[in-house]
Amino acid sequence: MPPIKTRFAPSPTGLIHLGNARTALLSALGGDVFVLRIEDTDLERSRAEFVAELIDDLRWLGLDWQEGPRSAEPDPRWYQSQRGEIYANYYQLLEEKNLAYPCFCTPLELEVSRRTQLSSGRPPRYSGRCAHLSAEEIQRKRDEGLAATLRFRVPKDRVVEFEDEVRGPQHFAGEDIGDFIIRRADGSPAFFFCNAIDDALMGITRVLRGEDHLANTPRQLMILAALDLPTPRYAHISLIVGDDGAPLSKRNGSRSIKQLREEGYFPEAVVNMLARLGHHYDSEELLGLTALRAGFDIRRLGRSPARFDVSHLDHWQSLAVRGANDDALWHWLHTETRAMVPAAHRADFLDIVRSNCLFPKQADAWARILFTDELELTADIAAVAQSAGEAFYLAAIDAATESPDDFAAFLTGLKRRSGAKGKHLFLPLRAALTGCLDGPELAKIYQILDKPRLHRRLAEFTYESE
RNA sequence: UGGGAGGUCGUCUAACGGUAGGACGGCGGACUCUGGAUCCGCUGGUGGAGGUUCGAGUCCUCCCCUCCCAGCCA
Repeated sequence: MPPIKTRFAPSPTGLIHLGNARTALLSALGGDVFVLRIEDTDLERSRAEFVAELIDDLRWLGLDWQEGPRSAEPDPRWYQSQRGEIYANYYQLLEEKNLAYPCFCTPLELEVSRRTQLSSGRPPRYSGRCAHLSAEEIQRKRDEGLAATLRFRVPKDRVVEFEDEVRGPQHFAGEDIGDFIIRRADGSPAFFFCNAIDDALMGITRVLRGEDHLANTPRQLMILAALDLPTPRYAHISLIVGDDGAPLSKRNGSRSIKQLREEGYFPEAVVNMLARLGHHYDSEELLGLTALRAGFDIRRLGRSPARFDVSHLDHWQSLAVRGANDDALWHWLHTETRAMVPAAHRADFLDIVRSNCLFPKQADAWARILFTDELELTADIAAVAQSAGEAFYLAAIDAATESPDDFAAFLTGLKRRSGAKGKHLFLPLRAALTGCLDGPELAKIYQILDKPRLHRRLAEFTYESE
């Protein structure tokens, strides 16, 4: 079997979000050769900085491409904005075959037409007003200085059929499709056109993309057929949706990869979550890219949309944090956090992080509690601490003095002196020492906490104030 | 409105036409001492109505709901 060539073809008009990232990931997993192409045809919205961000994001996720740009430096091999000459040839071919025609309708006219059709219960389609202008009319409009778009003349009598690798056999009737724009009035190529052309020219054999493109596919197949170019197999994957059931977007909770990275998510967590949305893996472990690739099977891709659920992401994050080695975890922490942790307690602290933290921010909070005097108790927490009474803390101080290095002995001493046990023993202690009602094992905290600091915190409750 | 795709526990995901299972969450228990640790358990679902069948999540019909395309966005 020849190698499968897939691609990811983002438009650099914003940051990569979860939905995009999943398309990129599945494309990378689903191809033997993976290509990155930059579709920067929208001159208004495309920005070089987004190309740089996107490359960073993909790299961070661990994706690699065998063909494609390594930098935001425009390159005619992969930047559509640099491929005008290539497209020009194909426009000319289409015009020569009378399969495309100039359209002088203005955006306003088109908008009005669309609304009129829609409000009268008809599907909005291009009217075909410019479909049959004579050469003279076209020339006259050009002489008047009118700018024209180029429209593809859809063969109305044709039925386009193809086999979608995810959704099975498809067929669309040409009569349901209006003539569409393949070149904007400013000369820039439109998506339907250059996207399909480049897939053909770059030898892409499998186009894996969101199902929002499914109904666009017949248009692209028509273009390719008209130009006698090879067609890829298409695989339209279901979209990730938000809580409202609508495709993920900024407004229903989608976050950019950059944002997730900044929050401290591990790429493994993001990748596992994304790969498992709409795809079943036998293993429930955190898998590396190699294992994800080995287990990937396009036939196992689900056809229904999957909802993004943060609790799933956080589950994978939890596994990633637990699985991280000391070095990786240490550098995952904020610089300020690292500065607080004494070298002697580094390993213990990292263990605490593994079982108690999902994000560096939380680790930072624990570092402050354990290694600084910034402890602040809320009224609720202070009340829990105070509920044990002054005698409890006097007993605790004695017990701690007696067994400074042995938590079990300290506990025994404290129980004997105060008579407290279970919740009534641990909760006040935890509250007084950490300012929290939950967290790492008290044994570890007792071990790590500087003795003078420990005594100070216990002493806080030896004078019950008014 | 036309065309297209989809609908299994709250969420993700399994089930040659043959016991609807797993994971996450939630809840509960255990850990002769805390819990956000750990271990264990429980909860809960085939959108609806018919039909075919010994047997239907799966096949057929009708209905309902959701999403996508119908952009000089991609």
